[in-house]
Amino acid sequence: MTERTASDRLTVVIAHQSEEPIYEQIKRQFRQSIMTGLMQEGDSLPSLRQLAKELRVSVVTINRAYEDLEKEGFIVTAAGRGAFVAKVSKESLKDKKLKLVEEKLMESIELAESYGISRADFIKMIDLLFPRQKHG
Amino acid sequence: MTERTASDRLTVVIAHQSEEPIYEQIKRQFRQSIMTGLMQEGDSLPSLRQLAKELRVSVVTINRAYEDLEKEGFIVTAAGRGAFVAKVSKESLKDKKLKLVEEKLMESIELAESYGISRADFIKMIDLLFPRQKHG
Amino acid sequence: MTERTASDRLTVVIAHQSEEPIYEQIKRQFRQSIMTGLMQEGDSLPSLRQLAKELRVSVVTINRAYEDLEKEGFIVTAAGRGAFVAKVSKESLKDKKLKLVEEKLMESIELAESYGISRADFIKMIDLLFPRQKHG
Amino acid sequence: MTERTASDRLTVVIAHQSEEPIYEQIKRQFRQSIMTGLMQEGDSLPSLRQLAKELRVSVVTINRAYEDLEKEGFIVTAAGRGAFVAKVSKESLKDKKLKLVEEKLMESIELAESYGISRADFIKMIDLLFPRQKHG
DNA sequence: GTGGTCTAGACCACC
DNA sequence: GTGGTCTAGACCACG
Repeated sequence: MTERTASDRLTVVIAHQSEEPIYEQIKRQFRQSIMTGLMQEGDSLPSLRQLAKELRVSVVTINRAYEDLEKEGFIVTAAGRGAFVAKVSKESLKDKKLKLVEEKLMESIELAESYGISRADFIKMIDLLFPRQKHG
Repeated sequence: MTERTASDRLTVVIAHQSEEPIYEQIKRQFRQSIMTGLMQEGDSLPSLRQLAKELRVSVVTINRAYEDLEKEGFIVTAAGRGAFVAKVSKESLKDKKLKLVEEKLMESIELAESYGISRADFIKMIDLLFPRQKHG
Repeated sequence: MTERTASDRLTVVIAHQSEEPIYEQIKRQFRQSIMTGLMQEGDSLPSLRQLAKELRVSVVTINRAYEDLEKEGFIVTAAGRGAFVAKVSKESLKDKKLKLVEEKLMESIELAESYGISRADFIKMIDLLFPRQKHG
Repeated sequence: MTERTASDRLTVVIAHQSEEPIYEQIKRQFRQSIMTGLMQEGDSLPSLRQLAKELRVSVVTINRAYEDLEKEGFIVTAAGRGAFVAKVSKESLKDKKLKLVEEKLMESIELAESYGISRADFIKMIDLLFPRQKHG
């Protein structure tokens, strides 16, 4: 094999009883793996059938996830060859991360504001909720 | 009229194309109104049929929203008389608010962590995003 | 019925033997109808099952077409209500049209250039191929 | 070597992620080279195995491309000797070029018509898009 | 072997 | 009734 394969490090987990559609769970986990650098440009993704078998879901479900990820620019698929992590510039990657976190954060800020929770109290909440880095 | 009615101030808005179910949109907006004090104990809610007509949705949908709000303790319904904002202690109200904000906030913290965004950078984001109070 | 329905004017045609996937044929024809103004904002599209039955294809195939059209911003779908032509500003509509035609045209220009066909000869071809408007 | 070989000037490029099949990409690029005169009658094409190695694709894929090109009359293959550019009369060559450009052009004309873009506006687009010849 | 497309039939929440 | 999701099994072109 001349290509890195993600199979070893890869652990996709499915919750069948979740509200979140299975294909969304898969998309989210691959996105995460790529954005955290766990999977890198050129790495191969599991084949449709292989992953479908592993996760015990339909091939169509995996296909849908891969298709969406390709449209989002995270992977490229080549018929007859497989699916691979696409090239994403580090710049745009960092932008994507910050944008996603900002969006989520903005939701909670808006909620806090509508409830009349003060800036200071809100920051205090973070102080309690956000874990401090561990020291070596 | 011997009862305060919320109809004047009340503006429920429906987005048919949203993913959020219509009855959830309605519930959320009433909850918000009650928690922010816009609607207060004893205020009457619009009748099922009136609101259904206004929002151009089915009576069944409004009924489902009212039923849920009653189960959550935000309103009480009296057959033949209508629905009214229930008594909610200030204590439990504040608890509910904090809990909701905490939940939302926790989501963004988890996201930030998974992307390796530091505590300091996260707090900086809030500094930028959370508007400062206006001076008198 | 308070909503315009597209059923009367609507004629989607499927070529099963074509190379173009069925869902692409459907997408293309609806896009066309919307961009030419045949279908307008708020008009309802046929229901998944109804159109599937009419065209004798699977519901999934129609669903895929509608999904894609929604992502492209041509229609909005609301679970339990149906699919409707989305609001598209006349400005952006004209931009879309011009952009699409420009893209196609650019392909033929590039081909002509690589074959050493002159500007003048190319324009002559259009003179022959593009039908003149009929006179009243 | 007694025969001109195209290997030096030749640069076939493969896009694995393209929708266009690899063998079609190869065919298209050889056709182009022959029609533009870059490759001429009698020039040798790379051997199956050599090109397959260079492009990192299967020999079967290259073979299919060469077979098709032979059917189209662009090359001749001689078992054990290799593949060579065939004799193509200037007349038939020019015809082929014009036919290909016409086909592409017709597509954009049909698109423009369906969008109600006028003859005049279409010709204006070409005026803008088709680069003028450079002056000596 | 691979991905791309399609089918028929099913279940769900929502209206 | 509606759209949204999922399944199992199939055929195709491509490598």
